[in-house]
Amino acid sequence: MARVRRRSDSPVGELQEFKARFFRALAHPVRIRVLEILVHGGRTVGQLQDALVLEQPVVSQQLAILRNQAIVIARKQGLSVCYELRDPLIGDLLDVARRIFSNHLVGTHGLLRELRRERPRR
Amino acid sequence: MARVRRRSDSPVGELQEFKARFFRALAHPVRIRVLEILVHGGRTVGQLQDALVLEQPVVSQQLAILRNQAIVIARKQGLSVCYELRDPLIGDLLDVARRIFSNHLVGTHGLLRELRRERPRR
DNA sequence: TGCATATATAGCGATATAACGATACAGTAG
DNA sequence: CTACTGTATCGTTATATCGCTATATATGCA
Repeated sequence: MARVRRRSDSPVGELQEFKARFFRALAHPVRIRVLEILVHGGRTVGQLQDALVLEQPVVSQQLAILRNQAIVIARKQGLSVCYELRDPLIGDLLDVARRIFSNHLVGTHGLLRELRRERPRR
Repeated sequence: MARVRRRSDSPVGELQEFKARFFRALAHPVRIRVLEILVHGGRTVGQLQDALVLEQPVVSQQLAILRNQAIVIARKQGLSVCYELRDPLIGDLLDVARRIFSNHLVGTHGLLRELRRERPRR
C-alpha cells in the first residue's frame, strides 16, 4: 500500500546526524557528572579528577570527547587547564532532563531520592 | 599531591548511569527525527515509516529502543500501533538542544539555515 | 639543561551498537 | 482454517566505544 507523503514530512538528514552526535557526547556517566560539576563554574582537570575520584587519563579522555562536540571549552592557565561550559544552556538542558527523570522515576527506583537531592541551579 | 575532597564533590554513581542511558537513547539520527515528529502528536508505525522513508523493521527497532527508556509509549488501535511521547518535556528538551545548536552553528555549517527552518513548537 | 607537575594521546582487548535481511507474531477478513 | 496487513523480533556481520596502561607533550622551576 503506497502511502502519501505530506510536504512537512522530511526524512532523516544531516541535521539529525549532528544532533545525534551531540547527544552521544552526553551519553556517558562520567561526562554527565563532569557537566553537572561545570554548571557551577570552571574547573581544572585536576579538580575534576579529585571530584570524580578517577584516574587522570580517564578524565582527560572524556573531556576530549566533550571538547570535540564543543560542549566545553578549555582555557590554559599556567600549568593547568581549566574547562568550562561553552554555553550555559547546557545547564538548562540538564535541568529539563532532570525534570523528565523526576516525572518518570516516581515510585520506581530509590534513585528518586538521590535526584531530589540535586538542587536546582541558581 | 593529595587533594582535599569537599563534601559536595560526589563521584560518578548510579544516577549518572541512568541519565547516560537516557541520552544514549536520543543519540541516533532516526530516533531524533522520530521524536521531532511525535512532538506534533501521536503517529502509527506506518505513518512514521512513510515520513522517514525507511524500512519497517528499522522504524520498529528504533521505536523499541525509545520504548525501553520510556521515552515514548505505545497504544494499540486496531491493527496498528500508535506511538506518542510519554512526557511533553521531551519536546522542551529538544527545544533547548535546538537553541544550543543554533548558538553553536552560527557561521559554521549550512546546517544553520536548515535549523532555523524548524519552527518553535506551539 | 634537567626535572617535576599537569594534561593529553596512543594502543589494545573486551564489549556494545548499528545495519540489514529474514522471519515471527497479532489481529482481522473471508 | 487461510490469507493478509501491520508490527515486532531475531541473527549475523561490521563498526564504534569502553576501560585500561603506557607514553607523550607542555609548562614552570632550579
